[in-house]
Amino acid sequence: MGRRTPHATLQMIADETGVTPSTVSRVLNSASDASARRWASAETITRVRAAAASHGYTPNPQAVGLRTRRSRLIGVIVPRLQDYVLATIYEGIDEAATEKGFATFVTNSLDDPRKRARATETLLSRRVEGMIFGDAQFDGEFLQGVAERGMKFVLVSRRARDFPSVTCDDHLGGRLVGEHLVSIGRRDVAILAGEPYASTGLDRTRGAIDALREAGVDVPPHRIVHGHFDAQGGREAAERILDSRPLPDAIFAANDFAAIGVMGALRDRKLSIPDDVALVGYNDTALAAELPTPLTTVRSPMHEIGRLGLEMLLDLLQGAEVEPLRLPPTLVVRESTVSPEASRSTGTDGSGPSV
Amino acid sequence: MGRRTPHATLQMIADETGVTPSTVSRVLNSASDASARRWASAETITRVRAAAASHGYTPNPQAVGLRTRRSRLIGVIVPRLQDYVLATIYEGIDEAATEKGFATFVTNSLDDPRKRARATETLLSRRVEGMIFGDAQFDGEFLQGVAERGMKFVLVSRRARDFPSVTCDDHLGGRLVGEHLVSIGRRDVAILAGEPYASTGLDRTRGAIDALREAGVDVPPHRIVHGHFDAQGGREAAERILDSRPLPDAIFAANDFAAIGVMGALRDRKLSIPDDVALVGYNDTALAAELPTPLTTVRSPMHEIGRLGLEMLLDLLQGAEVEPLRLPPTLVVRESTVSPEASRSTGTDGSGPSV
DNA sequence: CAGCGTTACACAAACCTTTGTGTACCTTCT
DNA sequence: AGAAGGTACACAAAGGTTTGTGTAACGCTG
Repeated sequence: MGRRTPHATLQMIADETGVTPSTVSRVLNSASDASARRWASAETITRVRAAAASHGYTPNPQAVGLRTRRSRLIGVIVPRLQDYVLATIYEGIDEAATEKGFATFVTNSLDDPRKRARATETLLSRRVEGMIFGDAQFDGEFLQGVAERGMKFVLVSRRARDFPSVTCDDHLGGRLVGEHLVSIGRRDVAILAGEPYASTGLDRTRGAIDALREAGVDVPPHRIVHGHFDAQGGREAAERILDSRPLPDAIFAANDFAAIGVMGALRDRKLSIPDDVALVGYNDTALAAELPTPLTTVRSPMHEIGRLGLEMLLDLLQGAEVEPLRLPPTLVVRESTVSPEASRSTGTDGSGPSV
Repeated sequence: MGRRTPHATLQMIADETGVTPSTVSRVLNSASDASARRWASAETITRVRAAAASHGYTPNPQAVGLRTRRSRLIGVIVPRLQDYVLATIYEGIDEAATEKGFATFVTNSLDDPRKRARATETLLSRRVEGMIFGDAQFDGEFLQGVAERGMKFVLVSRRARDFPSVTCDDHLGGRLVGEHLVSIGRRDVAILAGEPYASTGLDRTRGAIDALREAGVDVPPHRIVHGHFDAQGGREAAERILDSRPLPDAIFAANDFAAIGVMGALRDRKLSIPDDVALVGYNDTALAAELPTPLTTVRSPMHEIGRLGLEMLLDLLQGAEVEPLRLPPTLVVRESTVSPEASRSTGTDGSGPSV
């Protein structure tokens, strides 16, 4: 283990064991003892392995990349890593990448087209083998350009056109919320739909509207408001809704952080949750269960989306055909829609998933 | 711009312009026209530049790295990217790195020594030029080993021993909280100190205790409880505090998310904020101002910590001597310690920084 | 016109791997 | 004994870049 900063090379090990670098390479790259025997005697194998281990040899990735023309590097672009949801998805990506022997570069685009383009160029210049976008715009125009340049990629979190993607089934998630709100007797639902260019908010909104319509509840356009998926965005959007009469009896914020902002706006107006207004979020963030008023929300498999996104990309790189993947969400009912007493009578404990 | 997947090489440009790759390299690597003239005629320079641009040439980083023995790669290890604070710091790191032409790898250690060690090995095998640790344990044992292997690094967020670090002046931050609590008449303060191995919580706690002691307020050991810096950890710690009598009249959660958990625990017990218990967080997370009860907290320059951390590392790589850096925090007073009426009478608006 | 200094390049080596091909030696068989 | 085949290697090239050194051609000076 006596390694110093200058890394060991095949040449050093070769000199030490009295063979050539090529033999060392073949021995070290053989998966099993048996396959190594194709290239060297049992005794040589042992000596080479020992020398490599004693130097803590690891192949120089730049030399390997140069020779094999493969970098084992993946580029990831997200709107913002500060966002819990994207951070969690990225954790899944990185975890899977590490397992598969890949490394990832991740950067924010802040949903700014110019930053996104610049970041993409930087990643291409770093010779990534594939990319994962968490910041897809629904129109998919930019992505079309990337595809035409022959770069393989998959989308996570948000989908666009028919590009390979791994997302939560947001339409279904929206439906679960709509059905739940109907089941607790709410008939006037306002929806915080998020950014108008993100499939997440659009699909969740559409799903809720569909479920409500089927139950005979109409959601007029003025009940749908767009804004950022964060606490401040949620507060602002909620204020716009609460400034007009009549007040809705439920608000579906298609994101937990936006829902927290809504909570603030409701408190400012002395409106109680859930008695005056029922509140539902989305994603089942770590915070949701611990808020002063625990938040009813939709659990989405964020970590899994990241993992599967990376695996899909690897399949793609192997030349496989892939289909967009939509993972099923679960509704988690808590006190922001069902008060503790009611919850007790229906047997929901307010912390675990249900339905 | 007619680029296809196979990237252009110096050789291609050389063939096209009728010179050798070495000339192309020197021309393209010259910062100015003037310095390029050292190597080629004005006309050649123009032709080479044009050819390079038309192919969208970018040097192959693996080949450059192999030749120059520099990777322009930095490794970053954080406890968890899901954590807003660390994600923000990492954003600062990445932003500065990109500006300086470096790229970063980032991974979670989850504060698990084995994961940390594995992640470090992986980064070393990727030939990073330096590392940034956001997950330093206060004892600094592991870091000592890294230093002995000759790898340069800087710490961010948490400090340890005398290793180069960029942190918030957490002791001062704690003092600000202690002084504030005294100024609003609180005399029995409980502190959520976070992990016992993280300098952040330790310093913040110590700072608060020092300020309180100077004002004649003693904080007995049973008022200090450790736990995770997240909502669930905060709730659990708060419950331990609130289960014993007498109740404290203030809680300082050395982290905003822990403070949110405390809010939940307080509500469960029908205790009001700030009348029964004043609550203070730390970091001035985006959420703090938007919570149902806006949270008094300490603003720490997280993004800046990341930026300066990277710059310090670059200095270190240049062979400079560096001193640990502690950036000053600011107290932000909101309704969780001062009710709106009181706040109005003292002229604090509850959103901006003060003191 | 010999000699010298510039200019504008070319040449070649090195960085570390991987991998196709060549080969000396040994064993075994006929 | 000679051929055939296997074993255990060595040799060399290539991948794209950077950089030290070599050099032909030219202009100028004395």
